[in-house]
Amino acid sequence: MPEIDHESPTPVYRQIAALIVKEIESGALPVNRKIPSESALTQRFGVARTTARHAVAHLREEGWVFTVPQRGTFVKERAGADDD
Amino acid sequence: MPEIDHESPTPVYRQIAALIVKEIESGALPVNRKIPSESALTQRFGVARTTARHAVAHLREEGWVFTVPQRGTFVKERAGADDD
DNA sequence: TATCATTTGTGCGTATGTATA
DNA sequence: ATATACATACGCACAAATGAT
Repeated sequence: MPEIDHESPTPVYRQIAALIVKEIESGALPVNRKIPSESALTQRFGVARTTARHAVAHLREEGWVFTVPQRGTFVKERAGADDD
Repeated sequence: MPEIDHESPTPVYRQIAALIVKEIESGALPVNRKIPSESALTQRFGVARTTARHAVAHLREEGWVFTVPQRGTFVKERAGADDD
C-alpha cells in the first residue's frame, strides 16, 4: 500500500510528491480539494512528518498546491486544467 | 549577501560562526537574544543544515551562545560584556 | 465562554549515505 | 583515515490558529 521504496535512488519525499501529482492529474484530487494532512501522509506512507512536509513543500514549489496555515494544503489551479 | 567564500581555506562553518560573533560584538545580537535558527542560517548563507548546525555548535563550544532544546539558541552572557 | 482535536509552523536532536580534499 | 559539506530521513516537542462541540 505504501508504494514507497526506501531503496530507490529517488528520494522518498519525491516518490510521495509524485504519487500526489498522479492523483491530481487523474482527477482524484480536483482543484481546491484539500490534500491529505501531513499527519495523514505520515501514516499512509509510514514516513516521518518531516519527510511528508518535504513532499508537500516540493509540491508547493512546483506549483501544484498552496497551503493555508492551520487549514491545510489545497490543489492549485493550473492553466489548462479543468476546474472542479 | 551570503558573504561566504567556498574557496577560502577557512571552513564555511567557521566563516558563518565568525559572522555571528561579529553581530554579537557589534551589539546587533544582544545577550539573551535568539540567534537565527538553523533553517534561517541555511537559507541566509545557502548552506546545508548540517553546516549551519556545525557553525552553531562551534559558537556553543566557544561559549558565545547556549541552546535550549526545542526553543532556540541564544546569546550567552560574558564577563565584561554589557547586558541587554 | 471554554475545551478539544486538527493542522500547519517552528526548532532542535540524531543518523546515514555520498562526495571531495 | 579525517575533515568538510551536502542531501536525505526519522524523531520529539511546543506554539498558534482554526473549527467543532
